[in-house]
Amino acid sequence: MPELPEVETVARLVRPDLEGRRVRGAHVWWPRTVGESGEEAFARRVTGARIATVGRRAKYVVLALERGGRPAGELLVHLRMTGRLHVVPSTAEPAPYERARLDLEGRRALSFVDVRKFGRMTWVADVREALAELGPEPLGPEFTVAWLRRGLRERRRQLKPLLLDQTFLAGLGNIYVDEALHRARLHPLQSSERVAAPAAARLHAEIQATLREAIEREGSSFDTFYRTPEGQPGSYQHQFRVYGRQGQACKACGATVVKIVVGQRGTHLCRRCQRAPRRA
DNA sequence: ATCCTATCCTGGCTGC
DNA sequence: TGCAGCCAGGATAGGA
Repeated sequence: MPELPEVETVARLVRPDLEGRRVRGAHVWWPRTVGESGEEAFARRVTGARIATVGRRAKYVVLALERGGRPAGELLVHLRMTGRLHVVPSTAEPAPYERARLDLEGRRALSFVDVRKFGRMTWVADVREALAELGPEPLGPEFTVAWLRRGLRERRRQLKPLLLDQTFLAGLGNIYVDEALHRARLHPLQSSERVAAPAAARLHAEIQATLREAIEREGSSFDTFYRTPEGQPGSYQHQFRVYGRQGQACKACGATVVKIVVGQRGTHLCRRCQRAPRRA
């Protein structure tokens, strides 16, 4: 499932092919992909604009548009579970499950493929306003030990749902939350306000280390899902300590990794490394 | 404030 | 082998 490291990988890979290129037009095969205002409005917003920069915020790929050198809104791409972005030759036939495409100058096109149709590629006038509700970037300057300790104490939520909440901290998903909690030796059901200062510091360090290592390995790939735009799978899935490893030995202590459900999400943990809270 | 459930979707897996 | 039914899962809305 594309989370921060996968989205960062996608942004880095498509950036060289997109920055500076003008959008010549748009094709939409699944209208909901481009949002509420509809396919024609979407095409009007992007056609003729130049892609100035390609960035990432949380799990969004952000394409900043310009017209005549002046800002002209942004394209926000959210891959959700199965979305993929590829730069393809403009002559390429529509791929299976291709939901939208931007034709670019230079005989290229940006193709958005999404089996489950949950992903979105929408135009917004102001990215800061559109994403104002998001919490800080886990690898950004706002995310400090002090900020995390305070944030945990101010809320009274189970750690896992809290870390998945994009308005609290933006970019983590099911995989990296499980990995970071295991590395920090914290139980996903632990109540946030009861996390002691040393544990909060551990959690901060392990969130950052997990994400940095995953970006280094170009994210995680499995099944027929996420691939880098070049078709290469990332390799971080081989580093998983608990995610998807139920029934196997914990890499830290040898106990058996178990899978439970927390907040409707499959959750992987080692009961020996991650001690259960007293009140669960 | 927090939690719970349903919704969006489809391919792949399970079990009969 | 065939097929119905369930599951995964990010984000969000609405109800408890």
